[in-house]
Amino acid sequence: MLDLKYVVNNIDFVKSKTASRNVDFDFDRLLELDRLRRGIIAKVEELKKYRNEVSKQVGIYRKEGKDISEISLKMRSVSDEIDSLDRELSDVQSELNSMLLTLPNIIDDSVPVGNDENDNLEIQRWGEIKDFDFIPKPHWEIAESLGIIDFERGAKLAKARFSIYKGLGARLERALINFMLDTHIANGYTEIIPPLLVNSTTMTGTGQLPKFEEELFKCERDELYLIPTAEVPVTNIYADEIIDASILPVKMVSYTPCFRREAGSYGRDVRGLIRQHQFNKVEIVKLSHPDNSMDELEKLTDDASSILKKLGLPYRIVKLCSGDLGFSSAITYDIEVWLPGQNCYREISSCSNFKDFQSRRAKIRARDKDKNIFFPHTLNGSGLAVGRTFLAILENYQQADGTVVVPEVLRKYMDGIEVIK
RNA sequence: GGAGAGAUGGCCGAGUUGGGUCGAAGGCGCUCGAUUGCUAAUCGAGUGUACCCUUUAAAGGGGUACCAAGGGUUCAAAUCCCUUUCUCUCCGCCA
Repeated sequence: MLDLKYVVNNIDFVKSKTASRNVDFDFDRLLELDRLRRGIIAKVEELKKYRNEVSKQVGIYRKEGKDISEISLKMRSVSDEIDSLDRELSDVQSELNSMLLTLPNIIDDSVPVGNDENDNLEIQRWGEIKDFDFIPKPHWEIAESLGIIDFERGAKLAKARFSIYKGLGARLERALINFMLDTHIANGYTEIIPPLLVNSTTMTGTGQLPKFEEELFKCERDELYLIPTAEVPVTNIYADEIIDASILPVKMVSYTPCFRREAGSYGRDVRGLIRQHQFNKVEIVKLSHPDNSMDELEKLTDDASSILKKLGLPYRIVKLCSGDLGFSSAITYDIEVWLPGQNCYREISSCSNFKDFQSRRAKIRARDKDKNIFFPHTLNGSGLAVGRTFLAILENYQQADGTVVVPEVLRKYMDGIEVIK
């Protein structure tokens, strides 16, 4: 959420930034509501001041035994007026608020302007793309023939886009999770195991609600949502609090399953593990002082990509353009891993700086030595999407006979197994 | 799931019987100052958040709201009534 005062005072700037996302927004209505709001507040607060003064006086009169029926009658109408103004105010405020909640973050100046993913800017490539002396298969073929993933029975148990990891498949997935967690913990991140179901306030804090409700699995009976990423519970840990600025930067890492409805992507990535309703992810989250959040983003992106380096998986980093940027993000680097089976790069991590957009929504504040209160910047990135890392290993480490070599760093997590066969 | 108790400022804890001068006693903590070889102790002052108005570089000043959340009664609610949430105790069930 943007600061209303900031929007009002910098309306042209905010308008142009919002336009570069290709987002329509009724700024005139917003300004009108703000004018209304201030007008009502001025009126109603003056009346309340008057009422408070009189009520105080009434207390004294009553002790003195004076008749207060006339004052009571008069003040009743004042209170009625206050009531109706309060109602008006809350209407205006709730409309204003719901508008603000659907206004996307201001994109950072360094973000290239563009319409869609084709305008994203590649800024780095790492690793050598292997030259196979056979035609590399897509991971779903490898996985099925090795018997380590069962897509059909997964769909039987739940529905399409759910699958079963089996035997060394499950083992490899678990090895990846532990390898990633251990690596990040060694880099100073604190491990978190959060709730996997959260309430709507928490979902609103990070920006999933109100705009993207159709993307979430919801437990109606209990008014709880399954998390689409650990970002949601972990970022909100300090929601509605004022933390001591000396603990910044807060660095957290969390492995969780993630749940996404994937509404609107029915035809896409129907095969394989790329787009599942349930998948595992290790997420890294930071709360940073605003002054160095951009440096923290660079470090966070390094921390995420270091996993791919250690696994020996080729990747590139792209900077998302304005039109491709997520709703809450000010700047995002996508890390894309090379998939020889599909002959393309696919997103495996998304590292973003949300600046004060989420902290303002979630009311995460910090207080420095001089007692100044400010909104810390929030950042996060996948470190990494485990399912996609799994399939990247299958495709990059496949051999002509259909077996898959286990990357060196994972072997100690797999009882020394060198090849999945 | 059944029965009962509770929720007050960073923390502890009064106030709720009998509504009024209560942003809220007292203590602890913290900050600043004094004293002091250092530390400790002692003494003094200060110490919530959000928003509105004013002034504005900032500070300052004036005001409104907030005693779990929402609603109601009343001239007036921390205090009375209703609903919800959460916590604790006992019973039942359970990984």
